[in-house]
Amino acid sequence: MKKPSHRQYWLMKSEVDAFPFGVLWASPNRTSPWDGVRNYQARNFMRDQMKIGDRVLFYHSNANPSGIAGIAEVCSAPYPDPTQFEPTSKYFDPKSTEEAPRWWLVDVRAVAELPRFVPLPLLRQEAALVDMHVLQKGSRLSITPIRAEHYRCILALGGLPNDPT
DNA sequence: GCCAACGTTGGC
DNA sequence: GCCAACGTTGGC
Repeated sequence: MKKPSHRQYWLMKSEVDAFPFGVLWASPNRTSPWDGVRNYQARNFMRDQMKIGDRVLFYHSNANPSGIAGIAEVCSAPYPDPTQFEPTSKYFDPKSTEEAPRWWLVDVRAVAELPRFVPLPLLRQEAALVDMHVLQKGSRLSITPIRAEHYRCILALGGLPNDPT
């Protein structure tokens, strides 16, 4: 019987001016809650599919250029995003309740910075990556699953041909 | 800063 | 359930 592969791969977007990879790296335990996600599809990935140990490509959006800056990992079970309950937070959601939270998140830990930042134009150049969600026109989803072969390809582009993580 | 593409809201 | 209006995302 084939052994099930346990580790999944994800791409998670972060606006470079708000939360770049370096800020995650400098956080206590290199860990931060991935708060503020207010899209149901992205929430469902975190709440229903992510597992501790899953690998994450950390993507800088709204950057010059945008692209993949580092590797992170899922390091908690899903739990309700606390910012939805904080009236002063820009992520406050008055329709959410503690009994039935609407928004869920996981904690993410930085694993390694890529030796070479992988800019979006380089991703677009790679024939093997053409069907990646983030390369599709009009793509806005901030969390997307990544195929293992795409993950390895991107690590190689970033200077980690043998995935030491 | 522009604006195309997208997701959500709410009137009907 | 439809769909117009609106707000947001994110590349450029």
